[in-house]
Amino acid sequence: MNSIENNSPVYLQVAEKLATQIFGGKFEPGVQLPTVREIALSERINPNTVQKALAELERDGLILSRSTNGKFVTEDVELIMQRREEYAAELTKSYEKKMQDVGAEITIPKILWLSDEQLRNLEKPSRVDEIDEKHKKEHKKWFF
Amino acid sequence: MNSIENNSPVYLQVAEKLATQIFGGKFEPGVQLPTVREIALSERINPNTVQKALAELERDGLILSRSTNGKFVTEDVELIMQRREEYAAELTKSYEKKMQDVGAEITIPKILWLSDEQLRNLEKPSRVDEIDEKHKKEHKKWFF
DNA sequence: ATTATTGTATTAGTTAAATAATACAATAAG
DNA sequence: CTTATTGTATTATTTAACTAATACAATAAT
Repeated sequence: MNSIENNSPVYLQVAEKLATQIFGGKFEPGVQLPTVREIALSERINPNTVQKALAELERDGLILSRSTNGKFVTEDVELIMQRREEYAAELTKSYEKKMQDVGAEITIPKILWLSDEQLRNLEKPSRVDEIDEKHKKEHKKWFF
Repeated sequence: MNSIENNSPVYLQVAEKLATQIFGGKFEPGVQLPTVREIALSERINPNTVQKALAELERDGLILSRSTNGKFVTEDVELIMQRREEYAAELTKSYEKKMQDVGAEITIPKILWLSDEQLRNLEKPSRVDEIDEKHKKEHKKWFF
């Protein structure tokens, strides 16, 4: 299984981490990223692995390489927003499918608030499963 | 990045797929699973890889091995439900965190219906982002 | 001009995953 | 009892990811 634990290659994990930081605004458009060697140190991985991760982001247009100067987040705010929306959409689609596949109910996330508009468009549920509280004790490790 | 595309080891992907089928009821409690060799054929992978995947599920208690007879889904319905809830909870937790990290709004999934009880407990949202429809054209490939 | 910083490339070696090819043990079926 | 089916184990090989150790090119800083 792979969805929960991070069993994917390290360079992809790093690429996703950095992309997330760009999407989330930790690295704003135009700013310089930590150097390859700095990232290698902080992530405790080989510089070559960092290079491979950053190559993915550069191929994607999220970062640019100004030779001998460093690597920078793109100034193209629209691109960043676009990529973020695509990424979030894929996350949502993937999440919904997995929950459907296992027959699990998607409960209301605590961080979700609905607009009046959205509330008006809601219909009654046909049936709602009881949440089995006694099945939430020891947190199992999911390797996948 | 790794969340969306499946870059994790094949044996974990197969283990998750089978677990999902057990959770979703495609393989009901007590029924026999396809043989190791059958799964290897249908998944187009090596029998050894299947063996490794099934070992994970057996270690987890979801399946049992009746030697020379085959491998069977556990009769323990409670265990299956428990594992399913844990798995779904982790999926949700992971999904919510990733969406928060990228600063994306969690919109109402189409498959979600709320109970009267849940609706009563809802509060008004402070603000709701407009969905940018023009950013949903070409579906980008997310390697992570 | 010199130096330090940064990205980039190269070569080699290690490790884990996956494949491939068999072999064997247990037992259900005949 | 014999046979076929199934799980399980073993050994070897291949491949991709990762590490390691350097080297070099470009340029900003001095």
